[in-house]
Amino acid sequence: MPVSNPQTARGYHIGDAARQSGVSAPNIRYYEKEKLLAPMGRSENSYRVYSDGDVHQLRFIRLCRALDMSLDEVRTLLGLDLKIKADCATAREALDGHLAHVRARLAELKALEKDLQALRNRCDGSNAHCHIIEALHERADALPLKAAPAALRKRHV
Amino acid sequence: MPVSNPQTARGYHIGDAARQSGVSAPNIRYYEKEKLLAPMGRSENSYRVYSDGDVHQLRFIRLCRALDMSLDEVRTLLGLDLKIKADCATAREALDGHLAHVRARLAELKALEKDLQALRNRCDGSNAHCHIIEALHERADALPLKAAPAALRKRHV
DNA sequence: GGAAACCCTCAAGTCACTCCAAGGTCAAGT
DNA sequence: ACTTGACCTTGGAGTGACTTGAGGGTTTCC
Repeated sequence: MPVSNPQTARGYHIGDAARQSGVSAPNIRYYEKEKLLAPMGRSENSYRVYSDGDVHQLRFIRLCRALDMSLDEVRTLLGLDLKIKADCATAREALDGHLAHVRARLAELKALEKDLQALRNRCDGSNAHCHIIEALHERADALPLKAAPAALRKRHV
Repeated sequence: MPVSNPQTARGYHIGDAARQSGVSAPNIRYYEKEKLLAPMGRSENSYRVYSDGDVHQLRFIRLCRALDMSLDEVRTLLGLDLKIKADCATAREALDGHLAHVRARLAELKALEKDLQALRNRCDGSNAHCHIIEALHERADALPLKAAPAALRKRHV
């Protein structure tokens, strides 16, 4: 039930906006609080009212999140005007930076997979016995102190 | 400066344990609070005292974290006895489950990289203009509502 | 005796949300 | 007229695996 006549400018309640954008209602409120959306207009009962443009913006944010960007990166992108050359450069930089993040994480995960697979293979499946726990402890003792694990635990990507 | 004579059983302060294990001192305290380590013995000044065994356990935890396991998974592994057959099966299961996580995330990231690369390629590098922002907005409108992005945002892997 | 380098505890911040409680509003059905 | 249920509102707490900070005590070196 759109708030006003579809003939004129549309206005949706938060549930409609959620359905049309794929972003949950609490999440939409969260984005507003985090200033990824301007504060919404309200109807008389103080319900938020969304336009088609707002819904588009929500979809845009959701796309960026699906591309695993941080809200900060999305905020940057949202402030850009595609007609301005400098903004275009900013967009390129943002994407390049993000791509680098993804690739680094990808490399890490590939190494991880290999490692885990090797560990898993030490168990032959026979009921005799497997050496997984043993191997884990051996490796703990052989772990280099500085090198490898420092790079983990990135918040996104 | 080990707390007691190296000839006998060693005892380290938290800073030594941190240096030997590669786990930061606050992080060690955190692990103790989270019961991945038993509560440490204290010296007279109430400083925590660590044994070589404790340092080994810290390294073990760090290895598991480097393999991107959750603290819950690590807790499981720490409770296992490598001489017990049932525990061995548990270790296998834990590793298999974790491997599946890693592989799923890997597949996602690969798709992501392709996607981002395609987006990035829309900018030809010439100063004329690029279409990244434009493309992002176009894609936002074409985004399917249900399918793709739901699977994102996993806490680990 | 004074400064650096340790150690302690407890609390709050991080990120991107989700969930909960307590309440107001609205349309449909009995 | 009343109830049911589906909405909407706000604010606050919880998640995971930490990190950072405040505010203080101790120990060691010069």
